[in-house]
Amino acid sequence: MIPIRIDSAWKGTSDCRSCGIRDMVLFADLNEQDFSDMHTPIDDITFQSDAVLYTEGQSAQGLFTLRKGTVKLVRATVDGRERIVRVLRPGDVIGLEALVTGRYDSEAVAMVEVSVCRIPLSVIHHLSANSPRLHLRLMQKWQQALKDADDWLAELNFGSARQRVASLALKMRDAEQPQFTAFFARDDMGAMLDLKLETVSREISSLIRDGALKACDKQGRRYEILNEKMLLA
Amino acid sequence: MIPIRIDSAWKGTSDCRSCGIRDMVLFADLNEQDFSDMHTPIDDITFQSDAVLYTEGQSAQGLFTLRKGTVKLVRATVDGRERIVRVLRPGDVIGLEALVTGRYDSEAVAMVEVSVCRIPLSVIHHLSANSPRLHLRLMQKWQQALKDADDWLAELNFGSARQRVASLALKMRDAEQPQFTAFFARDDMGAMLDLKLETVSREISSLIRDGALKACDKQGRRYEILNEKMLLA
DNA sequence: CGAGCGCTTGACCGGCGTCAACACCCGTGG
DNA sequence: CCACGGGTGTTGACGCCGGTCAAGCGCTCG
Repeated sequence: MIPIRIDSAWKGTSDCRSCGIRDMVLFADLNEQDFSDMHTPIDDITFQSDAVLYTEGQSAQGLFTLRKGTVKLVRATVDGRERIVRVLRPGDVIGLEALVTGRYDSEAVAMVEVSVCRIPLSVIHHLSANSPRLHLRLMQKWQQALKDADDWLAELNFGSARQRVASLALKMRDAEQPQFTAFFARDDMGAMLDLKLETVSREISSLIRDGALKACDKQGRRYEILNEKMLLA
Repeated sequence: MIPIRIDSAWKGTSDCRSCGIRDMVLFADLNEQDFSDMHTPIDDITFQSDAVLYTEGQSAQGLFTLRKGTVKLVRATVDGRERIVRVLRPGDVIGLEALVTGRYDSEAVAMVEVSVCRIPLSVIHHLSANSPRLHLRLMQKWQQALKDADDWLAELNFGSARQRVASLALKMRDAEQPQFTAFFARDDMGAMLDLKLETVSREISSLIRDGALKACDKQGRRYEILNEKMLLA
């Protein structure tokens, strides 16, 4: 049985066959045979904002598929500060590395209220040996994670403060409504871009003054993109 | 047949069974059955310094195992500059992403004279479906690549110029003689650390003045680590 | 021996970090 | 309903780190 944390809640076991986002996830291509080979239940869990899914170096029993919300992967640096190495979105797998090492390489923290399903390592190990369909999906998830990591480095952590904030705005565009983009707490954004929170705030204000962005709420989380070209430059 | 580039040379086909670094590579655990299932030859190729193994977006016929030397993975940024996202060392796989997408996500460039073996995608596809031994190794290579990418971001691209140069010195320590470390051309180091080459040069000089490093050659490539604690701080 | 390339060093300036004050939102409790 | 307080975002002043431009040096190779 998994330990239910104070800040997480078990919502029952999933029926993956009828998963709403099944086409995005690891189990997309599984057939009836694969599902019937699965003897351990997949748990459906929610975490509230700022809850820790796991910590750096913790030994792992399973991995997670993110169904709703965003999760940040955090690493401690040598000098004790925090560095956000990536932000995961629905459909992404959280803690893939546990499949190989049995441990998590970073800390995973919910950035908003988050819904995940937890897949025991044993299920993946069994299926990946017996189902070429899962095997293929698994490789796709590895590839996506590696590409995300490289993109994060090449696009977000390069150039002036203004360039970095603009790149983040473009990366965090809403999938359905691409004229809108989602920001985070200013210190989180700083930890993503290697900037101080004051600098982040200043650059956002500057982009608004220049007519590239417009604030949609009072909390500084949602913005409208008015001038995409200005953000690309 | 693979196109032999001007700056590369075909050195024959490999007999993987007797590979000198076999315990490090993808084929480490293959058995006689696996090898006899392999109907396409593995080519042994050398590239001279600065040769391009493949370019960003190029369609891929195979992937490479690095046997000797170092290879940089380079991406073009939006503003046209170059960013080095990672440096690969012997035992690493070059171009893993091609397995999934059939294209390379970045450009791979030899930093010194390099020896690789080229494995056709068809061989991997066939074996990974039929050999759980390769499947496991493949996952380990994915995991290592992802960890390297995250490390690169969290350790090398964070903090002051001095911290970055010091972190690079520690990361590039010689495996056999850990008191020595290998640097690169100053503009390459700049593209790795997001610093200008003048700043890199200044910080190295400063670390030498402070007694943390000592130059071993006149070209600025090999240094001795005199004070490890100073580099960690 | 000279040309050229890469590394180093210097002077100067601008961008970002630091410290601080202030504004605003929101939850709490009177 | 309003007063209060903490948390978070914004803005300002100032100093330093690192970028820019330029000169000089020392290899290496023709």
